[in-house]
Amino acid sequence: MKPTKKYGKKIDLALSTWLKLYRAFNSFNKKSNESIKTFGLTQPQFAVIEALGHLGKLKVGELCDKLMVTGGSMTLVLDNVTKLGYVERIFDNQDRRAIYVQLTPKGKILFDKIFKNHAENILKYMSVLNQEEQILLGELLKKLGKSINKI
Amino acid sequence: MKPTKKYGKKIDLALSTWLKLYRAFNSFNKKSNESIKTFGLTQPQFAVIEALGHLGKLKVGELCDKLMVTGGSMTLVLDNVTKLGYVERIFDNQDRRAIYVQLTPKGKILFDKIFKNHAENILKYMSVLNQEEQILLGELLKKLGKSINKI
DNA sequence: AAAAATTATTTTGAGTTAGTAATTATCGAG
DNA sequence: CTCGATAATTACTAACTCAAAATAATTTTT
Repeated sequence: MKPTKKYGKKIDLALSTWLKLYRAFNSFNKKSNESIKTFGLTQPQFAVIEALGHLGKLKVGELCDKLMVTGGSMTLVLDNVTKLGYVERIFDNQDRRAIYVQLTPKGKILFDKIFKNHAENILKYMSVLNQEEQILLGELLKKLGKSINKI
Repeated sequence: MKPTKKYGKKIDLALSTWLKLYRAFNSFNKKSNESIKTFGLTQPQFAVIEALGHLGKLKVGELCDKLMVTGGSMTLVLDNVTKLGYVERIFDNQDRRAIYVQLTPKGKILFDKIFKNHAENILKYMSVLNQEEQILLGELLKKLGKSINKI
């Protein structure tokens, strides 16, 4: 990841900026994973619970799209969080092919606990930047993220 | 990930900034994975080749530290990239417990090709921001990344 | 110099995730 | 009502993860 060779000024600046993005993300993500583990969850399991916590009832296929995994993988992850008692499948009478997935009461409690913790951590980490800096950073990142998706 | 609930202004700003960081990183990472796949590599395999390409000969343990995985995982990943012919283990006469790992000529060729491609992509994606914006973004991210590591 | 502790890596075992392809069940259009 | 598309599961293969035990070499202690 470290750009030791010189590829030209513009490329070097781009690489170095990407490296900082990578590191900032990774440092945060590592911290995030620590708390996920203490709740006895894996990353994909956490991602499912987070998505359902924020977005409510979703179809299996919608979850696949959100989390960008195939159906075969999702079925297994759902089986695992279902075994843990956090999630349940409910059947749709409108379209009996579809299966909705939602948090159980136990799952909701976990989500609130995890996400509260998560939010507090984010605030703690973000607080090295003042509000103007956060807004500026957000704008730059948004511009960047959007452009990548267009390519 | 989407902060639908209100937790207070400061937390909301922090969450929304983190969300943008997450999305920008993820969009890029997704693109990055696409090219990794076209070279027939997995992410951990790519990470090994990238580390060796940039840093040269490393001990197995040093690689573990860099990539933050345990020795057991690393042994398997190294076995796989060795089978592919990109990496070789070499033994150290100073300390015969230690094993160094380095790219083979075939591995070096692959690295150059991958990293050139990688660098070009990064430049392409970063170019929506002008140089001043990239520098500013880099500074904010660096400040952020550093602070997290201290916690 | 022998014994004990530490270091470096591999081996083993159990579990999760990922993708692909085939299968089952349902839906919707003609 | 049948055919093609859609939704999810099942079955299979492969890779990665960690933890704990095993092996081997080095360093420290006595």
